[in-house]
Amino acid sequence: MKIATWNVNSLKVRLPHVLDWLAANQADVLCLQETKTEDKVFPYAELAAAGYHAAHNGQKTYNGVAILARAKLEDVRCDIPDFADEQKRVIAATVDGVRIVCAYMPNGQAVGADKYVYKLRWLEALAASVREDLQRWPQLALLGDYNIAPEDRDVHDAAAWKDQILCSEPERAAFRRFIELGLADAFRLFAQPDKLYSWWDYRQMGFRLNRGLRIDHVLLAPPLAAACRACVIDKTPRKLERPSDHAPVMATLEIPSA
DNA sequence: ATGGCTTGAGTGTCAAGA
Repeated sequence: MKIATWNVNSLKVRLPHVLDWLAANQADVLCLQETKTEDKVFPYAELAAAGYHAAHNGQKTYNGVAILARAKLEDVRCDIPDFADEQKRVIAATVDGVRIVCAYMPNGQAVGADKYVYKLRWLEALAASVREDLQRWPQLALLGDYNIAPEDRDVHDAAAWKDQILCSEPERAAFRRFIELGLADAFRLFAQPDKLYSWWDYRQMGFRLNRGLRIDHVLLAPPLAAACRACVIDKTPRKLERPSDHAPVMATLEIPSA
């Protein structure tokens, strides 16, 4: 079973890239962030034609998350339970017995800003809900755009980014809280090349110069971590015309898929 | 230099991203 996450920065613009990527990679599950679209115009038909069921939690202009899957999506749930939030950032579903939680975590704008306070509150609420979910679904995966680079080695220039947004210690502590719940960063289960990132700024030739951050992650509960055989960041779509600024991240699990 | 792209909104030019 192959499960992946990709911040597409507008599904309307990126649908051709998504369809091409699915055809090339045969993912069983793909979590999308920043669809930036409403449910009524979500491309269910195009995805169905490509062999994918879909569940979407969207809104106009900003945010928006979706889960695409070859198998049926069961127990679909939108948002964080008991957490008031206008922003559509979470959708979860069970696929082939695996609980998939797809999250677009807040950016935070700048350390100390109102949006930063919201980010930390939001991360706390998500962690509480994941803690609950793990009781019911031991086979859980939390995938998405975390907007957190967990360690200095996940940052192209750690000195420049020190204590900046996406890299600040409170954000990294929030990331570690998911690890403390028993989840494993699938990427770090394996030897990886240095300087491999999942996001690069559109400006200043960020991608060409590999000025990136690793902020998109696949976290796996123990039974899934034990079954994980690979985790890769695919830079291929970032080289296309009009790319998303993020690359997809995909983990391969040695469990049967439908 | 708080700049530099890209998107969505909407038809000016701004908010937001990371």
